Amino acid sequence: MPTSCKKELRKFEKSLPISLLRTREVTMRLFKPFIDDHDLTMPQWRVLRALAEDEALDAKALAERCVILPPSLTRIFRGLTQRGLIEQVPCTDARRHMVRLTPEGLALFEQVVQESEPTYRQLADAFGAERLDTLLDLLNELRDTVQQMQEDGPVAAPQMRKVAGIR
Amino acid sequence: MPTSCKKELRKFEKSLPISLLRTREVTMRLFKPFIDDHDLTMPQWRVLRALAEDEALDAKALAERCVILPPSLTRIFRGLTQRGLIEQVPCTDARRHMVRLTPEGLALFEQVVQESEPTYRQLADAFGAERLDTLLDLLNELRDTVQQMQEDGPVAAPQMRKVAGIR
DNA sequence: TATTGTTATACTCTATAACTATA
DNA sequence: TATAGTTATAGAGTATAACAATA
Repeated sequence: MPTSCKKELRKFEKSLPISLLRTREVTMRLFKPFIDDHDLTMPQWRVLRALAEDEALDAKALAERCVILPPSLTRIFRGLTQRGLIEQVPCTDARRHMVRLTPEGLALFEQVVQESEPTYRQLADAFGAERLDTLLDLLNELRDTVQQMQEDGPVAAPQMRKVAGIR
Repeated sequence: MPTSCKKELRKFEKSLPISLLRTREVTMRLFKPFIDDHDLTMPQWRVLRALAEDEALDAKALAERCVILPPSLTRIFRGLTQRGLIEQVPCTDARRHMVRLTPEGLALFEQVVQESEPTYRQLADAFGAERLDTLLDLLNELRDTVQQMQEDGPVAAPQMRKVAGIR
């Protein structure tokens, strides 16, 4: 490698969005085969996982938790429903599209969890369970911090511009 | 919210790929306006950023660092070249597509960095510069750990299946 | 009138495979 | 023969806007 400089390289590693992306990429690659084996996409898996923990959720909650935009979620609902993995739940508010796992969906979820557990344990051993925990806490706390910043209103310029609708 | 359980919710927060995704999502949303304002996509920005630090890189190195697949990179090269932000560099190995920033590309990079700096400082203040540093270190170390695991060869089943070409 | 979700649309990225050119 | 990159192609996600139904 010709023109690389240690100090400069460090800057790239110090970019938060890029570090998050790259770490997610390798981590995902580690677990993706388990998802692939059951012909699920990652967003589909996130939906199953969220539903496995909360029984029933509406589109809005799922969109936020799984980081999926409403139009994508509509398609994902269709796919998972056709495969009999989720089903709609009647809701007092008829606007809401509430769904839950079917028994088949729950079984599939549990199978994937079981199959991937050895790999997760292997990762925890290699990295250190305690450090992994610290990392997860920091990630979730950073998320809260940034969300707060965004709620508190834009102090810097570009957010304002975005709100103003320029672009 | 009806059927949520604190203990179960925690499990969702303890999923590494999902925490990485959600944290990246809010973080990216914080900085994306600065990129949007210059009509850049996030992958394009990552390429500019990598080149700003290494002068000249080939497609392979950029693909790995920026987490972009070769076909996407080909298109990104086209776009950035047309806009005069990067240019090809002659290389002894004629197979390699080596590129570097043009003066215009460097100027754009520096402008974006300057514009987004206040927001980054705001984030560092709110979260704590030291904790941010710890988080970045943990992220990069986890990436190394996982990469090592993948190089050391698949101990668990699904990677083997993938290597075997089933699916 | 505000909210929830779907539809429509365009663009980009993801992912493979097949191909070309060079080493 | 192996490697680097491009092309081709299919599919999925990203992002907005417009719309329908309900509150």
